[in-house]
Amino acid sequence: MNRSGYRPDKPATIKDVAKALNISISTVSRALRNKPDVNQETRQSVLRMVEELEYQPNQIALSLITQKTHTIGVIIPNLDYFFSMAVRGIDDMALETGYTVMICQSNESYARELVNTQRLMKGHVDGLIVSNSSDSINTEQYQRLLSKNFPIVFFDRVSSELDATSVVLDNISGATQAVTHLIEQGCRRIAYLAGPANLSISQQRMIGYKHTLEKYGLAIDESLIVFSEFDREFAYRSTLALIDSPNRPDAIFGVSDRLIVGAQLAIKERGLRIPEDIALVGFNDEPVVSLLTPPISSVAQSAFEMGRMAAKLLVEQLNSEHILPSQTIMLKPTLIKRASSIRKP
Amino acid sequence: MNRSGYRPDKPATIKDVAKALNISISTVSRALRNKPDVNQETRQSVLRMVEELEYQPNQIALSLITQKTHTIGVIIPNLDYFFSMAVRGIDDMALETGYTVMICQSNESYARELVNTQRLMKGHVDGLIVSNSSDSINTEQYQRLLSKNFPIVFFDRVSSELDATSVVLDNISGATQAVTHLIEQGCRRIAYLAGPANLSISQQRMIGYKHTLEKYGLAIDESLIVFSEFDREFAYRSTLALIDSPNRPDAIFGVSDRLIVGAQLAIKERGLRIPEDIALVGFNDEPVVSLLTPPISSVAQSAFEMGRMAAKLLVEQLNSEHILPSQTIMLKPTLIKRASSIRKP
DNA sequence: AACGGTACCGGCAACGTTGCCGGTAAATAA
DNA sequence: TTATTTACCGGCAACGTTGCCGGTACCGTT
Repeated sequence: MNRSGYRPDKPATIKDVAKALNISISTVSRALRNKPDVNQETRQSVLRMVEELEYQPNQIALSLITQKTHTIGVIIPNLDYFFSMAVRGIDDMALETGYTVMICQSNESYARELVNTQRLMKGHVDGLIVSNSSDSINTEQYQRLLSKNFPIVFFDRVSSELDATSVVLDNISGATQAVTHLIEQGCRRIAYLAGPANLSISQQRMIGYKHTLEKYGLAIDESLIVFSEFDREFAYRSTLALIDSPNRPDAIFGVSDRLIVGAQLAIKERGLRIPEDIALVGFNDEPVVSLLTPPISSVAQSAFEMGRMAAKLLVEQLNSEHILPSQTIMLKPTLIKRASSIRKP
Repeated sequence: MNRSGYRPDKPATIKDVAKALNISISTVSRALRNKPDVNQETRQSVLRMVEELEYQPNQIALSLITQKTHTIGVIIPNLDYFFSMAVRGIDDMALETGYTVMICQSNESYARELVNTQRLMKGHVDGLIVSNSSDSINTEQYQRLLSKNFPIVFFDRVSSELDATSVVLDNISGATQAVTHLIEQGCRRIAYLAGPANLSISQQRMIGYKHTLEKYGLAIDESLIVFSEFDREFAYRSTLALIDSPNRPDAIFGVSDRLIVGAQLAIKERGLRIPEDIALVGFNDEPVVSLLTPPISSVAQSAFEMGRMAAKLLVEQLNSEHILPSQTIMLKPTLIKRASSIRKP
C-alpha cells in the first residue's frame, strides 16, 4: 500500500473528543446521535468540545460500516451543451439529497466507458447514471451490475436490450413535429442526418421521420439518409454531397444541432438560400442555433430536467428498502420554429 | 446512521478468500501484494481463488487506513464551453494518474461555493481544484485549508490574496494582443465589456487594455468601460447604450465571447456595420464565434491544457512526500483574427 | 546432536465509527 | 429494608485491510 505522499494535520476524531472530556467513545457517539441514554450536561459538554476541536465525523469510517458512500457515479459521452446541462441537473438534485457526483467522460469510446465503470465501481459509488457512448455496442457490463441489483439509471441514450430505469425524450414525437413542420412548409424531399446508427436517439428519431413521411404519402429515399458520428465536418461534407447529387433535397432534418450547423455551412458555401432552396431543422435547441444567419429551427428539450429526473429516480432507489420496479420516464420535446424552416408567411 | 436503503449482494472480501483456502487473512494479503514471505504455490492458489470469487480490494477500508481516497474535488462556477473543456482536461489527467473526479458547480454563487467545499471535504477528497465564482469575495475558507496544508490548485479565476499554486492565462498578453490589433486596424475609441469587477481575469485583461491604450497615446475613457455579469442580455443592452451615447465607440473588446455575442446582436439591431462602424474582439475563442456573421475575432486559449496542468500540479503535490512550494504556471493566448475586426486588406 | 538460518505462516492491533451488551449507582417501589 | 426500576456510562466486536511481531517447521553446519 502506498503510504507515501503528504498528509495534512490530522483532524480530530471522536476519540480525541472523548479523551478531552475523560469519557468513553461510546458516550460521545451517543451524545452526537441524540440517543436517549445520555445526561443532558454530558451532551452539552460534548457538543462544546466538538465545536472547540472542530470535530467532523469521518465519512470513510461510516462508509466502511454502512457500505454506502453517498456518491453517485455519472458516465457520459462528453460535456457538450446537452450533457453539461444534464450534469447540472444531476448535481442540483444531488445537492438537495445529500449526494456528491463523480463524473467520467467516455469521449464516445466504448473502451473508455468500460474503464470508467470500473473506476467508479472501485470508488464505491452507491449508484450509476449512464448515457451511452456512440460506439457502445455491448451492454454486458451493465447487465452484470443490474443482475446483482446494483442501481443504475440510464438517460437520453439508452439501450433497448436493458430492462432498466431510464429517462428519455419522446424522440418519435420530436422527429414527427420537425418533419411535419417541414412538410407543411412545402418541403417534399427531406433528408435526415441520422448520426450514429446504433444509438437509440438516432433510431427513434428515424422512426418518427419515416412514419411522418409515410403518413403524408411521401416516398422514403434511403439516399437521403446519412449516418455519421456527431461531427460537424462530416455533416458539412455529407451535405455538399447531397446538394451535388441529382436528387438534391429541399430540406434537411438533423439528429443534432451540431450536424445541422455543418449542413448550414455547406449550403451557404454552395450559395443556396435557406429556407427557400433548402430548409433546416435541428435537434436540442442549443443556444448557438438561434444566433446563426438565418437562425435554425430546432426541437427543444430540457437536458437539465432530464438530469434532475435521472438523479431523482436513482436517489429514490437508493433510499428504498427494497428493489423498485424499473420504469421509463418520457419527456416531451417542443419544436422551436425559426427562419431556417419558415417559407410561408 | 442511516442503515436503510437497498444493498446489493455483498462482494467477496479477503476473509472469504482466506476461508475458502483454509489459510490466514495475512497470507492472502501478502500473496496479493507480492510480498516475499509467501510460497509460490500458495500465491497461485490465492490468485485462482481471487479470480473465482471475483474478489476486489475494498477501497474504503484502504482509505480508512491511509486516509487517502484517490479522489480530486473540482469546484467551478459553471459548465460552459470553457469549463467543460477544463474539466475534460482534469478528467483526462485524473484517469492517467489513477484518480477520480468529484465535480461541484457553484453557479457563480459564493454561498454555493462554500457549501460545495464543505461537501467535498466531507467526502474526503485528497485535494481540490478551484476556479472562483463571479461573486466570490471571501477567500477565508481556502485560506484555512491552505494553512492546514491541504492541497489546492487554483486555475483561470484566481485570488490575488492567496499564495497558492495556480494555473492562469497570461491575460495581460491576451488583452494586449486584442487591443493592439484593433488599434492597428484604425480603431481609436475602443470600449471594454469588462465582466465582473472582482474577477482576476477581468482585472488582468483591464490592465492589458489600459496599458496598450496608453502605449499608443490613446486616452482612457471610463465611460467606455462596462462592468457586468457574464450575461449576454446585459451586454446587449450595454452595447445599445454605448451606440446611442454621444461618444460612440468604434470597437468593442469583450472579456468573454458570451458578452461579445450580445454586443454583436446589438450592433446588428442598430443596423451598423461590423467591422466598418464597430469592430469586435472577444475572448476564449468558443466554437460559436466562428459561425456567426461576421465571424468574430477572439483571443484563444486551451482550457483543456489548463485543466490538465492544474490536475498535474495537484497530483504532483499529492504524490510528494513533503510540501511543494507554491508556483504559478502562465499559459500563452493567441489572437485569432476574423472578419469582425479586419478593416484593412 | 545442537545450533542458526531460512521459508513460510498466523495472530494481533490499528484506522474511526456504531450497535449491542453488561455494569453501576441512585431512585423508586414493595 | 430490600427488591426493582431508572438513568447513565464503558467495553467489546465489527466493517475490510495492512503492518508488525512472533512462531514453527525444515534445512544445512559444525
